[in-house]
Amino acid sequence: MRAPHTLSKLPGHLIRRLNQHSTAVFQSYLKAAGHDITSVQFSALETLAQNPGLDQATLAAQIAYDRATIGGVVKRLEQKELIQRQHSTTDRRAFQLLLTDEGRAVLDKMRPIVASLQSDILEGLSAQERDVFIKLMQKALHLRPSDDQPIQT
Amino acid sequence: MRAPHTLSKLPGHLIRRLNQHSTAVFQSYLKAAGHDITSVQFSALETLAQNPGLDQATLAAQIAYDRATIGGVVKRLEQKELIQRQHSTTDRRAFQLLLTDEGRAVLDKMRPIVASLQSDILEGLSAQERDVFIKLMQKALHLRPSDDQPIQT
DNA sequence: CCCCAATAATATGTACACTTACTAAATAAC
DNA sequence: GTTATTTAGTAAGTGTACATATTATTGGGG
Repeated sequence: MRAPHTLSKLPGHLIRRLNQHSTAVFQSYLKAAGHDITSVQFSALETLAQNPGLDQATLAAQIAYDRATIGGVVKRLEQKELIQRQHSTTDRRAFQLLLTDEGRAVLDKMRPIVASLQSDILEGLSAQERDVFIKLMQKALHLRPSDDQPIQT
Repeated sequence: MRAPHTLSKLPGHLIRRLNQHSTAVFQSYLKAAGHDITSVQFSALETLAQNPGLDQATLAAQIAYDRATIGGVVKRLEQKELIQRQHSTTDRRAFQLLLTDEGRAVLDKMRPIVASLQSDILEGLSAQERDVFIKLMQKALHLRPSDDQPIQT
């Protein structure tokens, strides 16, 4: 007889484990290629490449990070000299975030790696299943594919 | 024209956001019902209810937690007096983990809440889509529904 | 023009998550 | 049966993630 209460049917539990797997795959690929960067840091970097000069709050909103969390992410990217912060000329509370030349170079090297590891995150699924899965995730999050287009500030 | 590199198509990014959403839903339901417990703590508690006397390492393996992380989770559950630790009689390195009466009572109250919030995590999907989604997650994780059955120690 | 609510960033505190390193104990190897 | 390897748990360090509070600044309303 099965136990009546089991975790492996619960979306919450499965999502957590999937996230765990996903970040592990990301780390192993990037580390193998000699990069010391997290998936969180990559997303921030990519978003800044597409939207140069964003401030931290807008960056956080773009990729659905917590406003308090983004501070640490930005600090680490700045310490690695992949981005630079400069005081906004129009709002003295805000910083403008820009990629450094190094940041652009590193990002160019990482992009194909990140693209290639995505299929490995879902290696248990066929190509068709992956498509369905991605569409279901987007729908569950109420996202349209256009939701992370560049924005104006 | 679309930006060539976008995040909302990447499984890794979508999974992270889904996990974020999932834990937020969990927290809000449990907090609203007056419980101060995380989804991680709930999973540990539920697993211990089904497998009384587990040691920390086996518990961690059961729910795919890190061995170093489980220590803190167990400590917090013990501080809340929901579980108790006692030295194993057969292995002096290990602790046996058991629910307290309070732990069982709290778990009984939380179960229906946790069951009800699962559909809210995927409220953007229809019932059929949820089924498909859950099956795809299980497949991606190489899980069978039987994978978290009670085990012997 | 001044007050005041909203906002950008930081600080603090709690809770994962995982790595590496360590101690102690169990077990396998010889 | 002593040694070598594994294993259980902890500790320290880094990196998210989020709630709450604080500071500086902005922009709107009277």
